[in-house]
Amino acid sequence: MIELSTEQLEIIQKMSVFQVRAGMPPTEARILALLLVSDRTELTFDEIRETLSTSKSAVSTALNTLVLRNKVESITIPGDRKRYFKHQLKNWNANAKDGLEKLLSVNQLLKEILAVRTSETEDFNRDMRNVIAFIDFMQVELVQVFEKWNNLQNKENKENN
Amino acid sequence: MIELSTEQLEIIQKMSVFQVRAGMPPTEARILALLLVSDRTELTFDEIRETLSTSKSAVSTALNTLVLRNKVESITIPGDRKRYFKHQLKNWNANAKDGLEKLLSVNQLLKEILAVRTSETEDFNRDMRNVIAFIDFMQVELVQVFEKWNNLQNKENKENN
DNA sequence: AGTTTGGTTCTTTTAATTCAGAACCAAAAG
DNA sequence: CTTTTGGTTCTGAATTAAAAGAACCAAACT
Repeated sequence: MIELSTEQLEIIQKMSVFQVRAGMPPTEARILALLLVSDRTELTFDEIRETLSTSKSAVSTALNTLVLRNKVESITIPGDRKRYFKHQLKNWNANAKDGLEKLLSVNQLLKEILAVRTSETEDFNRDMRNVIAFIDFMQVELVQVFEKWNNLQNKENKENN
Repeated sequence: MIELSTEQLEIIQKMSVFQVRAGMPPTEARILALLLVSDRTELTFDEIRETLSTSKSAVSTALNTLVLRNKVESITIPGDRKRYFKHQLKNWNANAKDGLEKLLSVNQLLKEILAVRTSETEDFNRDMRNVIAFIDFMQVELVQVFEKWNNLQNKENKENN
């Protein structure tokens, strides 16, 4: 059982509300938030269960999907039977990229729609071509933004060697 | 009642599945998709209801939230009591920006968490500062990308005058 | 004034998520 | 080989979200 300050509890609350609004199931959200605020960054299954006072089944399924989605990593220490769970901060970047790309993939469908549309509605079709062009543009630009970030990181690393 | 080809029906299906996965309620998603594929771009309440064969109440609430969220505009033609509903393609850009900004607003919470974290876990905290820096970076870059797009649009408009 | 049209709002029903509790299971320990 | 540990999996049960149906209402038409 992890001891948490009032502040820590409040943040878990706020953070999980935020994530639930974004579509994440409550238990997953609370586990992620706990792993972000907890003083120890690697918690066992039972520590999580006790601290959040939920059932084993809920924790089990939530952790498994979190691991599957690369939000959490599970660590095993040799000679210790329990698994330890840790927030995958390192993957935030990549997850964000994947998420954005999924959002932008709607463009495929928009192009299909445009191909099927009557040519009678020229104004509407122009607007649609414009949306499509915008999303294509975003796709290219986002790749560049991610590259730019990676370059900045590499530079920083070199400087610190 | 709007007549739809098999192709149009299939696209409505695919598009609404896509949007529902992204968290949109089914009726809203199907209305939006219908307004994208339909040969007429402005449909009445009853045309939508009949074509999607759902209840008045479902259509009413869905349309109202879509209008509220600037996804659909409602047009009234003088001398015609019905309202006509049209997909707000023009707002796609702005809606995308709002959506992204909401996503990035998680950074506020991450900063709060970092402020409360123990200093014992230096590796973890560094990763967290890195995520925060990344989101801050994205925020700045996204604004620039949107500006760049607007500039491109303005240029094009001038050229076409 | 009465009726029809074009919806809205409230209540009920249905369906889908989410969680808990118990049974279960494999690996390790005794 | 029996027991304990560290979970997983399989039912329900409870909550929540979505849709239907019916009652309602205001504006326009007769």
